[in-house]
Amino acid sequence: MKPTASLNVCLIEDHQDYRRALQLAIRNSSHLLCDLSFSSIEACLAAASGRHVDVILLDLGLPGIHGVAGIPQLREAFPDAKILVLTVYDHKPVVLEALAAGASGYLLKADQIPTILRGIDEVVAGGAPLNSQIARMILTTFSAVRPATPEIDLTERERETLGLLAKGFIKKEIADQLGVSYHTVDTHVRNIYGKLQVHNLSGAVAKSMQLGLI
Amino acid sequence: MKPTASLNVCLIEDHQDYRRALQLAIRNSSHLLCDLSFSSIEACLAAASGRHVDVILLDLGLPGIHGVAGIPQLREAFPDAKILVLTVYDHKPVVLEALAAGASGYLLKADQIPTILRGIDEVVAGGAPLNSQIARMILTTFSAVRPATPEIDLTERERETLGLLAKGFIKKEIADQLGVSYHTVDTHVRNIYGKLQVHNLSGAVAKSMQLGLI
DNA sequence: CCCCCTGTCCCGTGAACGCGGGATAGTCGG
DNA sequence: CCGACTATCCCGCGTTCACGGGACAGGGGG
Repeated sequence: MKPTASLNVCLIEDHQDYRRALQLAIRNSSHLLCDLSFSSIEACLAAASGRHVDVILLDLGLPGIHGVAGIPQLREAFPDAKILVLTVYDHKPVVLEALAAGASGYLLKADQIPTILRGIDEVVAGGAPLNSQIARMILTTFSAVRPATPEIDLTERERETLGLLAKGFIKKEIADQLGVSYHTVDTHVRNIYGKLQVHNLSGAVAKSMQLGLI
Repeated sequence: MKPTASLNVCLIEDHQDYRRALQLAIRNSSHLLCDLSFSSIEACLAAASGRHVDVILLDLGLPGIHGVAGIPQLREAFPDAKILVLTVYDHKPVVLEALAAGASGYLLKADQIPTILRGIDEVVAGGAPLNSQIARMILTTFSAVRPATPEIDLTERERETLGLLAKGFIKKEIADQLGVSYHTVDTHVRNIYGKLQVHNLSGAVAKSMQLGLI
């Protein structure tokens, strides 16, 4: 699960002691590099634009641009970098705004250093490392919104088919991948239409994604 | 952050080897107890009802009652226990159902033992330990966050077209609604394909929903 | 035991789609 | 003013889709 090449980590954190401790810990990891460390977003943008960065560890309570407002700017300056928030703020609006602005993970300074290092790897691997208190907040926030789905159960084959359709494969390609004939895939799709009460592929894909089926 | 008293952990897992390894690891933690370990939900309900349990580590792929269906029953039998799912299933519907049914956390068997032990403490502390891939799935499902997207801007007409496609209308119907010819709609759609880098309707609808474009 | 239901598989046909090609009008900057 | 660009519009052909129709194996209930 460990990445093969070294990862460039950029630190933005105004508390010197904490920043240095973190930088030291990151440098002690064999696969992590941390040459870039700043005490404000402005300093980071000024000094590091154009540099290749894999992960930005971002504090939110900064002098100058506040972290949440800086996330879009960082994303523009470092389009390939994942932004991992690391802060003391655990208030819901801040968390939701940061994630909506494009943060890929949200850790708290209460988390231990190894957890943070693991978070760096997880975010690179496409995950969204969340402090468990933050995760609970998000779950409760959205559990209120989540509509009780009226139990649509697709068969395994139908789910598989739907997943491949959503990836943009056409029926013939799906038939080859599943090792069945085009007609079989076609029938699966038609059964899906019945269950989702739609009558074409666009509708099926849209509805299944809305319902969280795939 | 460590709990003061010992915590009772109950294991429900049908793979003997994994269950024993986990039980051993839990017992090696100074503050955790694990006297209760079962290979099915039925066995747990039959043998452990009335016992005090703090955390239930629950596998989902079980003989007999499937894990998700068993969550409400476990919650009734152990109203004070937190249920922490630990499974190999990472399919969205299963995850969402489990969490909606009342699981307080969701870990994968790919997670390491220390992560699981930490999850036990976190769930007791009121957190919701989530595997980071699961966390990402949840975030994207509720589209609170957009995955690092290199600025895809569709024209107003293209967005309109896409929205109607997602509702299941065919191109000709869309043409009528927008008051243009079929060919125009078709061209819009093709331009959308270019911008989203897909080559059919299913892919376009899926991608645009993922990106939160509609 | 047999029937029904479900999941899977197959064929053929007419309608819808994907795409190459081309055209017109409005906008913006040099 | 004119070229570059964008949004909109149109045609035709070959491919893919939607759907009516039919078949067969496995499981559950009468």
